[in-house]
Amino acid sequence: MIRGYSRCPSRDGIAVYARMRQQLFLPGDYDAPFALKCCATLKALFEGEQIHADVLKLGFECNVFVQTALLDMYVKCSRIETAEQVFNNMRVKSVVSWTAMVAGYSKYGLLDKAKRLFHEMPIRNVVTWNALIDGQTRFGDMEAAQWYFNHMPQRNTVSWTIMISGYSKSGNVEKARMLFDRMNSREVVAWTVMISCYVENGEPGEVINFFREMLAADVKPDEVAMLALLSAAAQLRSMHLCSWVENCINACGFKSDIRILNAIISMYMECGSIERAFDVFQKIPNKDVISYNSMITGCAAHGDPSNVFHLFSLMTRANIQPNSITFIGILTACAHRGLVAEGMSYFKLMLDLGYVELKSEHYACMVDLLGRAGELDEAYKLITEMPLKAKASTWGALLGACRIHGNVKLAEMVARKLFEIEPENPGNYAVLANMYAEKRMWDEAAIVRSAMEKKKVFKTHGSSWTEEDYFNKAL
DNA sequence: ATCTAACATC
Repeated sequence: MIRGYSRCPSRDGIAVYARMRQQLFLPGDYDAPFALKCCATLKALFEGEQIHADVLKLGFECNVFVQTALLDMYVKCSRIETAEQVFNNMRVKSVVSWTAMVAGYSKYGLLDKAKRLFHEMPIRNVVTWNALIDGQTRFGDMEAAQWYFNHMPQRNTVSWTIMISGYSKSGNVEKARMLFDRMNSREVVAWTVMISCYVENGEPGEVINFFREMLAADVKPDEVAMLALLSAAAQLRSMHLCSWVENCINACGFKSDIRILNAIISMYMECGSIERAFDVFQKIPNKDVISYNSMITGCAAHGDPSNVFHLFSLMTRANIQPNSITFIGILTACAHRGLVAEGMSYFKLMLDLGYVELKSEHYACMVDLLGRAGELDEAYKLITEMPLKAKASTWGALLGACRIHGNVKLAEMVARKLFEIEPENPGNYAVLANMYAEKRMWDEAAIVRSAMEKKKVFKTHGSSWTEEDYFNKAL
């Protein structure tokens, strides 16, 4: 029973173990590992710790399978140090134990430790290599990843997929596609990675034909592949394509997956159809925080604060806890329309709730809101007193506000900060130079312009894409 | 039996 539950994540697996123990049945060697796997996939640290205690009481502490499952449970629950302790206390270790530890270090970017263990361990299998390479692609560099990939004794589809995903994340679409074409057995995961590669690197137009190729190759899309396709349709902003994707999803029977429905909301919002997004939203029986966030973010982007506030109150009534993204949406809506009082009160509410993770975006919205309203000193105070390091975009919002209100003195201070953080951004130099010019301070304007030339930063031209551009490229 | 790859709200 427990093993069955461990195959598809569910709290019931843990419950079966607990019931067995309540009735004082003695577990065999196989029970704890599967129950711990349930805890690992669910990130149920509390339950995992209880099973850990039970395991010690029952005297399983020397069982390699039990210990390895414990170590993996701690890794999955983000307790890398506890996992390390379990690992160090193991008298007998299997290749799986070593691999789980390498995977844990890789997952948290502890590449030196991962590498040390990798070289120290007596036997390595393909999973070990993959775990190490995955860490390299995420936290190291692609050269290192490629080196290990080239040197591993055998590769499986996971190895190839990790590499494709790595090149995608580093923006190398050509290299990713090259590896994809060289793979011999392409499963749906590899296709999905390629779809997201195009989406994340701003080439959603490539996805249409690519997806057709995938269907032609007789590879059936799953929910995750559809999610990737949905973001491509969202980027393309084509209602025609959105409808087509939605029909595909209906045909596959994925309409009960909340993640899919949430992505459909965002897709229609991106395409400018609040009505269709709202329609999908209303039909979701078990709306979660992401459903509300997608609606709030979408309405905020369309400059519709009254619906944003309405959705927030609906959300509160439905007992769904707002998170940091909810507030980014609300504050964006306020900033967009210059609703200072509302913005301040939601910002205060967020601080009062206490559990919301504060992000620089929250402060950027507030600085923008206060700055545009002419409260430059308030905005400056907020930025200097914020508990996080202000990002360039936050200072940028303040610089923009200085320009609107013609405050050269503050602008100089802010611009100096920006030149430090992002010396390569031509926009900051341009704003300051234009401000001097507006005030007829020609000498100062010239100094900024020459500083710009000296640092070899030039203003780049803006460009935009239309739906036709993408289709022409696809054809 | 226990370890490795993809996705949605910013």
